[in-house]
Amino acid sequence: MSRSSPQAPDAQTDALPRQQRTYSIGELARMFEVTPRTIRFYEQEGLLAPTRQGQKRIYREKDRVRLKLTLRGKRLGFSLAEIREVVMMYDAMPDGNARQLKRLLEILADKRANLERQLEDIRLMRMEIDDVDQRAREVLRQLDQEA
Amino acid sequence: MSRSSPQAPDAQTDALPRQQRTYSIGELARMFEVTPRTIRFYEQEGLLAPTRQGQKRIYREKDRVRLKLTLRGKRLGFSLAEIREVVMMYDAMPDGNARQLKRLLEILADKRANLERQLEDIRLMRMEIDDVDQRAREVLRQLDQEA
DNA sequence: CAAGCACTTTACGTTAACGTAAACCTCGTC
DNA sequence: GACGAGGTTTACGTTAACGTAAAGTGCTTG
Repeated sequence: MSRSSPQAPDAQTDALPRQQRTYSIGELARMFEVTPRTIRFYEQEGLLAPTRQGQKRIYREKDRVRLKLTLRGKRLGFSLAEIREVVMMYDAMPDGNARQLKRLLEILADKRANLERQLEDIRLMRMEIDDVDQRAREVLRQLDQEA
Repeated sequence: MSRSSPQAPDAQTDALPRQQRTYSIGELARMFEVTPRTIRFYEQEGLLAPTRQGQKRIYREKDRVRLKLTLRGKRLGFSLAEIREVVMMYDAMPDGNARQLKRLLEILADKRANLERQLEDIRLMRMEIDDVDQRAREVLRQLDQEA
């Protein structure tokens, strides 16, 4: 929508190796269908750390990925705190001491277990939905015949 | 814990065909590891409809199943409103008019789509977790060798 | 009959995750 | 130079999903 002018150099157009591209908050917001407010909030919660150009926030590829992961986590019902737990430790990894790393492994195992349970939950809920669907269609057929 | 006395007939012990068993709010709470408050709240939100014996709530098998489904939905990140949407329409099905039923089918398709996306999200997140796990272990090995 | 459970209602409190509004800067452009 | 489109900060508002506390009811048990 409103993509009228032949060249609208949103920031950089493209043709950049993606690793060097930068994004404005509005661009990111549109890409992921969230509001700028949400993105600022995630920063405040320590999930994003854009640099500044003057007072404007500049987002790099890394931030974009983090945002993507965060939103994915949210769709799976994780809290921002949980997501931060993983994301931040991931960053602290390279120079991580052993205790931190072991803690990270624990958290990961935890998340994994969580995901497995979700898989099972999905499987069950699918079956139930299929069942309800089936019944609904049958009742509908009945109604159609009566008419 | 505190299962000392030889026979503690919580309500009915067992041996009942399950369809006739009834539960107190405390029993259900323990079974699903939630508080009674939560169960009362779900009733208030129209997700449960226990009968009464005097002023005490009596839950039947149907209510237990509903609670189970509700909690499963919650683990998958659905809101109580979304859950109610399905659960209530399911109950309204037998005498459902055609429009209601078609609406129900829509909702079901919607939920299904949601689940599919979650499956994909889980797949991706798994891969990322595995990746982080891998890296963490490597760093740990390094540290062990240095020591 | 007092004490102790398990249950009840009523009502106010709390947390997470933003929404919304106001007031201000800073460009490019008409 | 006014203005509109985007960005900024600050701050208060809102919603969902319960937690928590107070005060009362009813049974059965030492």
